[in-house]
Amino acid sequence: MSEEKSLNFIEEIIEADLATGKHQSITTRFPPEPNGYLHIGHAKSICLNFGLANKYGGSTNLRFDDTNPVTEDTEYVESIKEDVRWLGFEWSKELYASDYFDQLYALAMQLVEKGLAYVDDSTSEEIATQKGTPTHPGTRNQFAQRTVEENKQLFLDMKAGKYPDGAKVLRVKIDMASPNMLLRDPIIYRIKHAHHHRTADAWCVYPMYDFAHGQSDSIEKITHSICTLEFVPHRDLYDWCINQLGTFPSKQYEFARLNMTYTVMSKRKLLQLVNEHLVNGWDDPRMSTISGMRRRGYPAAAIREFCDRIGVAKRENLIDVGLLEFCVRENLNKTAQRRMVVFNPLKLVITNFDNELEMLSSENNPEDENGGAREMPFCKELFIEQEDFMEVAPKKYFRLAPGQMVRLKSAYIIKCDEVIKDANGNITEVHCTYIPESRSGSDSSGIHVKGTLHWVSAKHAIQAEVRLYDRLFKVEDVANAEGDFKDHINPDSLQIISNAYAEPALAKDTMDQQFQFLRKGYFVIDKESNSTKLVFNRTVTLKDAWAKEVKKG
RNA sequence: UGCCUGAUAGUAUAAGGGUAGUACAACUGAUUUUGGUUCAGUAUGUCUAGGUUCGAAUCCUGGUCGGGCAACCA
Repeated sequence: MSEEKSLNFIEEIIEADLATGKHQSITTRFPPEPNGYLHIGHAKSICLNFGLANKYGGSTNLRFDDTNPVTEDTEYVESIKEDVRWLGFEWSKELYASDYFDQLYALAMQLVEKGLAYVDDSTSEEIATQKGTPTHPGTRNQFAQRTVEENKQLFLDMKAGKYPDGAKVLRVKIDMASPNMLLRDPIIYRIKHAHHHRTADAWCVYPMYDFAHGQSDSIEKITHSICTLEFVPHRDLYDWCINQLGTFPSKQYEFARLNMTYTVMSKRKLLQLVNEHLVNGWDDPRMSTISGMRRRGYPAAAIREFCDRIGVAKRENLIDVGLLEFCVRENLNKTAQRRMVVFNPLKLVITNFDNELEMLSSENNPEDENGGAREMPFCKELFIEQEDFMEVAPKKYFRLAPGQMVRLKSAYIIKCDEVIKDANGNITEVHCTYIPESRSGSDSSGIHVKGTLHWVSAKHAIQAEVRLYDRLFKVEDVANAEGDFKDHINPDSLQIISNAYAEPALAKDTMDQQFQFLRKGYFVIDKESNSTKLVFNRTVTLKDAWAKEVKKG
């Protein structure tokens, strides 16, 4: 055996279940409610559920927990399917809790017939007060005394639409004094005369999560029902329903949900960002949504790797977004095509270069021997980055400065001779001479320089818009920061450079291709890009040791 | 005041009575035609007080701190 990776606690449970023969194979499920877009937290759950089934030879269902018609929509169903597929997973069955409405209703009726459920006419306020508090027991009301026959008829009438919303609920009779508040006769059915995105107006009673989820698991013979920690107190009720109904004994296991620095993960907050136009839609590249990350250029494989690295445990956590960025860089470094793009141009004139044009070859990816190369036009007039030139250079500045030499990547070593300024003293051009023997690949100059700059030919460069993204929030732990989360939004999370100068090869490149703009970061073409206007999103920056040095002072 | 749950470097996550390890982050240095990549190295940790034991991150007891629980949401 090769070295074994240690198991997380769920894998241990599964291996034990398989070893004892409790289960021959496993079945998991990913059960989103279609009321919003998926985010990176869901990715953790998706990777866990599908990953477990893949690892142990089982299967995973995609089940939409669509028991609340007022919040749900097919738009979300479609986006969720797209996101799961994009992440690289295939579900064995596409299912809906709404598919089970008949069965669920019949199961609830069984509870009624066993005298374990009753129809309650109380208002929600009355029910709430009768529940007591965590330290004081609740009290049962007179409706709990109704006979089985009476309850049967009432539950039938609820389904038949005889009552308005809120008039009656079906409650399960457990224990009004239970220390677990969820066992104090929880509601399992409520009346909602609402249009459901799949069952339309067929139903006016809908099951509550606690009843529908566990029984849906049972119907699908889910062996390991994996959810997040906030459902721990629900497990007693989950088991109670299964035991009373004698349905398939699915078991619920809970892990800690993902929290990440500098972002928000709750559907409510994400929805607010979208609705209040603080971002440009669910797929805004700054969003923690899967669709946002996809648009930003995060590879699915990098997200999977991230989910793998963060682990699965039961303690609250706040993962450094830097780990996600590391996974993205690690993936892209090996795959991204290298290109040169100048964001803030400074004209550079090579005074001793008299050819009209010279084509130079530059490798597409130094990490990939078979990556090939492309040709880049080299001329007398070039653009380099403004920040790559300083008239008065500090120590350890390896870039261009009067009298200093640098290499132009894949081209020649140049020396800065003269700085040209306008009447206001602003630098307009830098004049250099090049060393003809220093050509990349056939350098016989014997000169060694410390800095290498990216560049484009002024005459041949094409224009592009470049969108630079930074973290959406200024504070690490947004959910626990003081005040409203929107107070912490980073006002500089999007910077648009509308006139960047790109090497001509980029005009021929296509959607979905990932690039590394040399010394600038990883980029991907945005969906708003077209033949007349190229638009790139910065996926992530490169690590920048020099920026760190400058910061230290 | 009750119940449930958790606690290992800065952040995560292993070690299941026997050397506290790994990754990211940080810091040094080497290599480099990307201040990228790669490589080598450094520093930093078992919440606390007792107990059991030859030996405790691990088992026991008490405490401390964090999270959750009283939606006709999921």
